[in-house]
Amino acid sequence: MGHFLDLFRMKMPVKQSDTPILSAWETSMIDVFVRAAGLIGLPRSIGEIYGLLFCSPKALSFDELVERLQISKGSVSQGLKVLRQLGAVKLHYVPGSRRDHYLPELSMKRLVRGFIKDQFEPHLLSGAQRLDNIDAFIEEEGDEASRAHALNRLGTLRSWQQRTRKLIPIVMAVLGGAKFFDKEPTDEETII
Amino acid sequence: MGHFLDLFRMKMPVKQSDTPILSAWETSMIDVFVRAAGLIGLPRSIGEIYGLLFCSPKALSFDELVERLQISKGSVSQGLKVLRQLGAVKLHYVPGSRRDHYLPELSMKRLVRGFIKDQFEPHLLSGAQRLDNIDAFIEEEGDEASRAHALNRLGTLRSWQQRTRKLIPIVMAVLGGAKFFDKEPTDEETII
DNA sequence: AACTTTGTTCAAAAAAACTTGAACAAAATG
DNA sequence: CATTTTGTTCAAGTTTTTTTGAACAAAGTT
Repeated sequence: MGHFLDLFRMKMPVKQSDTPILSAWETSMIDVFVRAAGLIGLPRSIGEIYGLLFCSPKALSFDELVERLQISKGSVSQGLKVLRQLGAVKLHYVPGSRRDHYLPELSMKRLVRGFIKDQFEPHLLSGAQRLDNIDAFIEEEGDEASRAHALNRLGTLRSWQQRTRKLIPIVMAVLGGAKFFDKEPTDEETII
Repeated sequence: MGHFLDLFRMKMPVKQSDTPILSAWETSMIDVFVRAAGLIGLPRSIGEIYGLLFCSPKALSFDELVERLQISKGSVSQGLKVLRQLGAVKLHYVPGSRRDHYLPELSMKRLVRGFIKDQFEPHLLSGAQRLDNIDAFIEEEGDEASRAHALNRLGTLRSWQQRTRKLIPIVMAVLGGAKFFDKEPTDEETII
């Protein structure tokens, strides 16, 4: 059993600003985002940051994120960088404050689009190039039979790529009713 | 400059069976799969194993995978376990051999279904449970305004979950023309 | 039954990914 | 212009994930 003075040694978030620590519901909602982040290959810290913004009724500053999540400035800085790049958070100007404040993107469609554009499309693009290179290598193959087989498999791969491409606009359409490219964000509604 | 006897120390794949090493096109095609594996959060070795099977004109045995990919038995064993579980490879009986032989699943639709069933659905399921827990926590929230806001966000999250659920059958349909659940694999055609 | 072949398991080693914090840059303030 | 505030960068530390290989189990052979 622990000594009662252990209270003083306990590593426990210390209230420093006017928006301290996390409530139970916030903690578990953030947990949901941490898991979701893991699922799509993003680090925990990014899930935490987006999660806290998602919970918050108002835009949060860099410092508030550091304080309430109890993670380093470095993590927050890098995390926000990625989230900005994904379009998952937006800078929000707060009058009378020099600090950057952030709001979460709440439209699932835009979140998905950001993710696809940033993490998927590049691979699809470079992928197409790679398949062409393979095509060239196959020509160097010795006997006819293996060349034929190799080309066959390459064809399969190309069809997979193509189908993935075609899938994306469909997913976007189901998610929100507009086409994938060249759509400027509709401005503030409670479109989720 | 290296001593010429270094040749004897060089770690270099040694031909031991009748199907040695990898050709140029195989190497780069395997590379494509290694990248794809990374994209969906699977380790390199799994990409390599599936990739080599995908390249091969015939079923390959455990040993052939170890030899040609130059990776450990442990990696191959664990990798095949995961691939089997995903339905990405199938055991293939070869008369006159005691060894297990494997063939790759070549239907994109089945590959995607396996991945979703194994890696996504579980999270969606447990996710629903988690949201209900959050609901309970929110009730403990002090003031009315924050409770309202919290419930609002929870609602958003629920709608995201639901939309994800609805998306899956649509994706499967686009990929192959049949519904997601309760569909027995159509037997051998060259359906890709 | 002893031996061989085939494949799995799991603890330890290696590699990769993530986080931290101190040094730094940029811009606002006095 | 010196100082403070705010945020970024990056090398080093930490944690997590992946790979390895030796020991083991299961099943087939002689």
